[in-house]
Amino acid sequence: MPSPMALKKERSPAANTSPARPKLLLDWYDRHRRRLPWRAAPGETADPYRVWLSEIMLQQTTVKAVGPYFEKFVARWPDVTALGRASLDDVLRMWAGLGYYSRARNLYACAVAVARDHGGEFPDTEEGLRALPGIGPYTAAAIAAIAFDRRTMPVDGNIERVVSRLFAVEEELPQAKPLIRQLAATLLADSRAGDSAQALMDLGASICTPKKPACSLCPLNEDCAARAQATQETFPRKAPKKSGTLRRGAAFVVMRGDELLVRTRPEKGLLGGMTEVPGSDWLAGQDDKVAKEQAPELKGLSRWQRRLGVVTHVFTHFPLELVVYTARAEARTRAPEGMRWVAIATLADEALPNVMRKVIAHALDR
DNA sequence: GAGCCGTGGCC
DNA sequence: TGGCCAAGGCT
Repeated sequence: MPSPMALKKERSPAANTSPARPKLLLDWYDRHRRRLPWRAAPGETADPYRVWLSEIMLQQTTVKAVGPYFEKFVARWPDVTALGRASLDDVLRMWAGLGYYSRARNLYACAVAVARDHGGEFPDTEEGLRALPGIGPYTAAAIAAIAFDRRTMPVDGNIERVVSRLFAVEEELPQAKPLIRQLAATLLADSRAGDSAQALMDLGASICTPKKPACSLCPLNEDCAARAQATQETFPRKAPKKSGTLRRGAAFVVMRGDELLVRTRPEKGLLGGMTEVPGSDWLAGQDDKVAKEQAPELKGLSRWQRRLGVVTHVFTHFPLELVVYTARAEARTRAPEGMRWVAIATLADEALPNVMRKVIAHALDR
């Protein structure tokens, strides 16, 4: 008796790999491609540096959010060698607000490696790219296809959705990844691999959307297995994910005239290397009293005042609730070991993650 | 392999 | 409003 898994696989019409699809896709792309700052004009060669930079920024991040950051980066660092000569701190400051800060560290490490080990030229193979920091299987394939015309199909969340619908893949993610990768490769045209990939991404972004896909406008709607069953929105199949447990903590905002007391977080882990105001640990089930006890000790400090309300923030794997305390320090008060004073006016130049912007805004509010 | 790692926008 | 989602990688 066959296992349930085998039954599911048999039911996926993987054999339906119409050879007409790659051309349908490219024809659609030629008519409807999005114009994006990092994209080469039709027929022009893509700049590997811009492709790489955009791919790193676009990891788990929307096109809209990336736009201004991409422009800032290329204006300041026009090529990978220039970026490699920058300082990590400058890169983190420019990245502040985009999230997933280990990407910024790997971006910088990658630029240094390309400048030092590859003469300022990106490797032109998936394998070579894959060896660089911050470049995983998806990004390596994307750069290889888009910048170097290698015949490979990168598979991101967008393409997973399109493909799982097109073939009505019943297997759940992430187990279905190998099957989806295999099916996605059948959509590759004989040439213009990069355009095949970007066509699928554009299709996923504008037509084959997570909610209410516009199937009537889709160039592949004729033989989409999910549409034939009217089950488009149920793909891709995936197990529901559990939300994290609420953590609580306290943040301490100390003013010395027009200056604010800050410190730098440890290199690794959550918000690694970013700037923060001093605070307690962030723990599940911690009460305000315990958190308050972790306030920094300074001489000449006025009484702590608790701000009304809390600052809430939701990270990928847990929600956070911070109570905010404020105090004033006398002029010339020394910053404790590992901390420093920064002028409020120059706060915008700090590598401040958004949760800290919220805390400071809450503390300074009126 | 599964958990960790930000943020903003959407309905 | 809260859960989901976005051109994933690292450990």
